[in-house]
Amino acid sequence: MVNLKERKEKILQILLHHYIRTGQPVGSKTVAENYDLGLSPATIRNCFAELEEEGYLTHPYTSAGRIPTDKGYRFYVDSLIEIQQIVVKEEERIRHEYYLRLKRLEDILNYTSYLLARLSHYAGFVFSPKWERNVLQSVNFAPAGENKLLVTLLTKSGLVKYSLLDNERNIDEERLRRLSRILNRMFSGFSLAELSEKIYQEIDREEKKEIEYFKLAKRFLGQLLFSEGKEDIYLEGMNNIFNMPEFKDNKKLSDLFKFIEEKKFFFSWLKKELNSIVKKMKSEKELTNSNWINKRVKVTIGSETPFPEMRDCSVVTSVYEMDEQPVGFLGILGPKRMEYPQMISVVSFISQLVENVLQGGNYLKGESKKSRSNHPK
Amino acid sequence: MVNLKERKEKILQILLHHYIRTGQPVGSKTVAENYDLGLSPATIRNCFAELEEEGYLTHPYTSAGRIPTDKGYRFYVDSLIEIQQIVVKEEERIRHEYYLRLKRLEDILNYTSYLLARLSHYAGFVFSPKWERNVLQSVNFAPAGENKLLVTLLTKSGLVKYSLLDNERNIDEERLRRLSRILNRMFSGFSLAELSEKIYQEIDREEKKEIEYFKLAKRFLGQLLFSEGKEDIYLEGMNNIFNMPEFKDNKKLSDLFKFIEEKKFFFSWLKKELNSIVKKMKSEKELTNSNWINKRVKVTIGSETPFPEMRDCSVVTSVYEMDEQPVGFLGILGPKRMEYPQMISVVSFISQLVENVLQGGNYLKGESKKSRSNHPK
DNA sequence: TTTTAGCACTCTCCTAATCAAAGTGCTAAA
DNA sequence: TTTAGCACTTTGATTAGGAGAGTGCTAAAA
Repeated sequence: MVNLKERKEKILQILLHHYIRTGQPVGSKTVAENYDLGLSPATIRNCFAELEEEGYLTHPYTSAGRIPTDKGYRFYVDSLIEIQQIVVKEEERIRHEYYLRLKRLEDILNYTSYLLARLSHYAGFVFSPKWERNVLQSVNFAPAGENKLLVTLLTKSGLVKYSLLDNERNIDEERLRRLSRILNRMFSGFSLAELSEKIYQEIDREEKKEIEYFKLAKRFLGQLLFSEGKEDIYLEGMNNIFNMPEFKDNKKLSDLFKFIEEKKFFFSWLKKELNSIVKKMKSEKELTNSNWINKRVKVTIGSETPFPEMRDCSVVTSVYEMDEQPVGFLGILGPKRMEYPQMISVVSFISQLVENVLQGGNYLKGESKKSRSNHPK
Repeated sequence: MVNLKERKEKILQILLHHYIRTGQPVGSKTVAENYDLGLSPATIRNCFAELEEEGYLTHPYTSAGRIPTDKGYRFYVDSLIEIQQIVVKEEERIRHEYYLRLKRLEDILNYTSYLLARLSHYAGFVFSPKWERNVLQSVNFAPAGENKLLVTLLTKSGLVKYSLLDNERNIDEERLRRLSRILNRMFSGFSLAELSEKIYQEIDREEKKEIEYFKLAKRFLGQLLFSEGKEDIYLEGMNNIFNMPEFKDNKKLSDLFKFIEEKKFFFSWLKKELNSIVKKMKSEKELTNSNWINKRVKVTIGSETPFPEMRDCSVVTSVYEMDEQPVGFLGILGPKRMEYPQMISVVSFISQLVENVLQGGNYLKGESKKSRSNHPK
């Protein structure tokens, strides 16, 4: 990162701050009058010109005030903003809501995306925890009418996946129960990724008389594990984007909306992007444990994505973990001109909260320890 | 319904037709030139004036062409449009998709809303089947970690509801299994509404030794039935509304969006409205069995809802049935100026398709008959 | 050498003015 | 009862002008 002279930095910061608040291009006079730098507009003009030359600022037309470029935003986010741990007013009520009312993972994630939207006044999104990283709590096979059975799969984090399967003949309850028991004994505590591997290997090592069950298990679970690979995205509050003056041009708004609703494009890009961050995180983790909470929050500004539709937007994301493994992402999407300090704080807060709820012993009381000891090395 | 003179009706129809296509106010000259009525613009002007006086037309300013009022739209929809059974191009592929790939109710409904949006080019929505009308297939209790159990509830239509429940102590598997069996024996084939009633009554009549199980059942199912009362709404394709010229005014669009995303208001109104239609349907059913398919499609135009945000929109809805009981609604939401004949056709087609998939023996093969005989009179 | 004051210049935004186009309502003729 | 003719109204697009805001440059001041 280039080391700008201190005064220049100060001016850049002021400009960003002001521009984010007002949305209007900022002129030299405005800066001189409203912030007490002891400098005349002319001096500030010179400074502006330099900053523009270096690529931090631009002006929309020959003689308007300056607005930051993406590079300017980036510098601001990386080195100029003071991280302020904002106090979320309703913190207590929110925690309460989580612990009391929300049991199912779907509900938790849904509420979380809603919450992100409400606290940020922008759009909130949550990726469901990575399916394959989830640790199996139990499998259950139950008869479900003629030639049908219902397979439910419960993970430690409270995620339930189910599937209705066909079989060419009825399997009696007793055998289904036996099947459930065997699988639970063998695989409880394994991650689902391990499960889908093992289910194809382990067969050979088992006693002959169980082999029939394994064939069944292979068939049933194979279907379920295979079909359930995709992860859900919870997205809420896109309507908040409507109020933003940067989208008063209808075309832009429309493009953005269509683009976002086509979840696959943007979010899968984001996921890939974040996965690489996660790797970096891991290696850094030992070194700088102090600033961790905010280090794992990632800000992506406008053209840092390859998508033209996102050119006026920024995304603040955070990883959330389960069993000390990063398993999912959540964050907010808003205009580039957003209040980054607050947003970073909100995302960070929520992400920690989700982690607590998902694994911190608050959600499945007393479970987490036991489960971890179960977990094979 | 007032009986307008035939020529007037013809002109009204032409105007509607033209206006819906172009979105521009229609003038007398346009009508005279493009449709051959053998009438001069002046005559048509006179006719317009009469129609306006009667409330079917209006003009946005002193001297533009005419546009229909809501009353005009209503007359058009009720008596002027010819119902045309449009051929959905991909009909075969769509059926295939339903029967092959979609097993879980959630997936079906989700796909349906997507399909409605795609075929209509507007927004599509689906109400999940009324919870209490669903017929129980089976209940299953499974242990789910320390002091927890997983209750799953499967209905004949393939709807699965589940809940993770706390209990102050562990209940061993054997007892849970016994509980499941008892409940299945007693309640399989009953609707969930009946179930939630019976579960509170039946206790007394049973043998003493089962009473403990009933207490458990009451507690567990009570929680599940109570908490799961709300129905889901699947909504897709709101972005299609963006292209509509009537919403080029950003404020309107924004209002509509916020209003619709606040699902409760509009959709709960719609539900109430439709429920009353359903009652009327029932009594008419015996009489006019012929035109039935389209009779159960309902069009709601702009100000026929009490919501100002909906003033430029229309909704085409259809009831869908299970076991000959209306259980849910689906439809599309678009601008008032929509191609009603096609839309009615699309909604009608999809609603029949959904019925087939949900109950017609295609979804749970061979189940429906047996289940119905199980069903207590 | 750095900062400041002064001034000409540029560009946007707002308003008013003008003009063609579209369509009506009315009157009188067919 | 229908039609032709014509004056009238309103919109929308275009143009022009002027105020406002802010810059860049130059020369003076610190």
